[in-house]
Amino acid sequence: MNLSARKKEILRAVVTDYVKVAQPVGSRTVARRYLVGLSPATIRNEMADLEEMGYLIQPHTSAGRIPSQKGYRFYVDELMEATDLPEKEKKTIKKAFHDRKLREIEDIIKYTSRLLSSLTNYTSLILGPRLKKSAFKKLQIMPVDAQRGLLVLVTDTGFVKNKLINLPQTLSANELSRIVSYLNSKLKGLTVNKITATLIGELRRDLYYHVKFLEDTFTLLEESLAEDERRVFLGGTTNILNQPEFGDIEKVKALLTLFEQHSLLAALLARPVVGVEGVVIKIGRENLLEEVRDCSLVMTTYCLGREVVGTIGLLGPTRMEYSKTVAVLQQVVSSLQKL
Amino acid sequence: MNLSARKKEILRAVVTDYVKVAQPVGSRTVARRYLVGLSPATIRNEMADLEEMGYLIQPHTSAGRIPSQKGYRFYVDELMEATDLPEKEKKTIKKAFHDRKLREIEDIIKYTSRLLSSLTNYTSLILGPRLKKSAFKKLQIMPVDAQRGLLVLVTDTGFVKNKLINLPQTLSANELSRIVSYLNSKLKGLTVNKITATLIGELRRDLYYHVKFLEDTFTLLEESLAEDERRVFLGGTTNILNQPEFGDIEKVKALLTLFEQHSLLAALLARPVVGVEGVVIKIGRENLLEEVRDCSLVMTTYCLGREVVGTIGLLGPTRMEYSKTVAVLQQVVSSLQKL
DNA sequence: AATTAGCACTCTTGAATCGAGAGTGCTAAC
DNA sequence: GTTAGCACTCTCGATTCAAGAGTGCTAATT
Repeated sequence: MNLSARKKEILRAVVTDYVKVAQPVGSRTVARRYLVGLSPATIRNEMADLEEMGYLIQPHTSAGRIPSQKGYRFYVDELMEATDLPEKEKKTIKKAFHDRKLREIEDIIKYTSRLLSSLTNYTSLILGPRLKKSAFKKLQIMPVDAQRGLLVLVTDTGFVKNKLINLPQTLSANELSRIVSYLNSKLKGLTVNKITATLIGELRRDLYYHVKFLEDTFTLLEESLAEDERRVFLGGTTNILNQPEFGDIEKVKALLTLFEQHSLLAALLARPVVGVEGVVIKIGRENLLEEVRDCSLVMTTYCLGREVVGTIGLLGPTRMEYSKTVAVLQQVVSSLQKL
Repeated sequence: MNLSARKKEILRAVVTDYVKVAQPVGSRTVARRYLVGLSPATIRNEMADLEEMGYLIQPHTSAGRIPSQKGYRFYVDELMEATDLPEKEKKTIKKAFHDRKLREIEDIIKYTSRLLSSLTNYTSLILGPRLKKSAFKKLQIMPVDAQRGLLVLVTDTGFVKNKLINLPQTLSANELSRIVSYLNSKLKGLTVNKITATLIGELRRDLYYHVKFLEDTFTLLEESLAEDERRVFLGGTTNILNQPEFGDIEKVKALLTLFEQHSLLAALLARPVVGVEGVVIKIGRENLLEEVRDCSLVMTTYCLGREVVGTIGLLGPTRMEYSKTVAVLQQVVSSLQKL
């Protein structure tokens, strides 16, 4: 895959221009705006070569060319220069996180996703913290009325989960607090994925006397472990409507419907192999999900505390401002992690 | 506004047919399918009258007619017959609420909104419980680590709110529990809107010693009173994409953007004057919100416990199956309230 | 050997035209 | 009061057409 310097320049020009105006770019345009000094005819020959090699596509015989997915890939891998965000924008981001006193993890994430989508005009996707990797911190049961209590679960990452449970009327306040402190002592410091079925079974046995009430407790524990583990947060879902490639209702519908299927989104974001700069770019079909065939995903992992806890990404059309998107993402994630 | 019986029949026919096929209905269709025995010409004359009176509209000279908003209004007020849901569907609804063990109010509402939108193919909007009207039940502060605690607030409607707050290190466990029980005793049984600024000020004075830490507590209280009070839950936001009247991206964008502005939605749902059957129907411009000019809203209030706590509605195109929508809404709300 | 000017060719796009079809309004007959 | 008949209007889709953009190829130029 060795391209002459000139071919690279031309490919870059096509990508740059197409990203900007969303219309096939012809040889004249390239000659006039990007490679002054060369005639359209020369450019034409080169572009014909690039097309043959698979980097460019002609929508029809007599239109300009647009980058193929292979073209974008090459651009992203070899041609793209890192964007240095204007100081102003950097400050905005830093300040955004500073001004707010966000404490709970969920609020932080929601806020981040809004910020990302408004900065880029793409849709932001954030895969929430892996509960499994965070450590159990504290469990408390707080009586609410005669029959019910509120079970509260806190992890060291600031993740809070609560649920109303039934309490047997026969249970005295004393017994309750004994049970709670017993559970706390058993679970303390364990990461959530260490709280296995075995351990839960063991506890169940120890406390068999109160089994009925504990069922609810254990259910919550199990839910927290499984179902809720990979929560996905979205921001700016309507931004795609501004992209000219989504003038077709059917496409819009497909994407918006996808946005409601969080399990699919979670799969999309799962386990990116983070590269040099820490950012992974998935272009079009590289995404393995039919619905985002025409989209690209720019993503990275993020940490809260020391552990990698989740993935954070921006989804836009393949015709995306890759460099700027990467820069924004890096800046936001770095600010986020300083919290 | 007195219409002859025949005019009423014709208006009903036009509405019925247009709702079904989403295309202007002509005199022939009415004569053949709805008022057999009369000739198209007769129907034509009547339809011309109805148009002059403002109940029908002709999109262009040579198309059939469609109902105007006034036409829909008349239909809804005087012509529409109550739909009796098929037993099957009724059972589905009852079972849906029965099967689940939903305890927390938020889960119940979320589930209801999904149910409504999937039953009707419209978008469901639910205005959450008014915190102000619900009674304060319990407040608890649970230490999480050296610097932080989790403040949990429960109301009698099962509404739970929590927040991480900073605790001064100087505060002993004993003092903390004294403060908590003091606050509980002061606030117990009050409805939230009785917890006025005055009362909070009073408490602030009594506990001036711990002011710093209490600031957070009071902030949460105030937030719960104000900001979060009118939370809106949405279901089936993409359903509108299936309606032929939303083939235009601009319209879709306008609506979806509206769906993200919860304060506007809350205004839309606020304080409906509930009529005889308990259901209010707002057609098109009656809604006062530019974005839903072409939509109708079928809504009612709902109770949890004894008090009216919120509004629940279905938003669809003006060309809506009003009768069926009303029936579904009533059935769902009644099942919901039995919980 | 690489570049470029020139030119014929292809394809899209938007406007204009046309005919079919649907539905109307009006008139005159029933 | 109802209806048959008919001319008229308007939309919609297909077709045509010219303009414009861009190409590929050839031959001339550097």
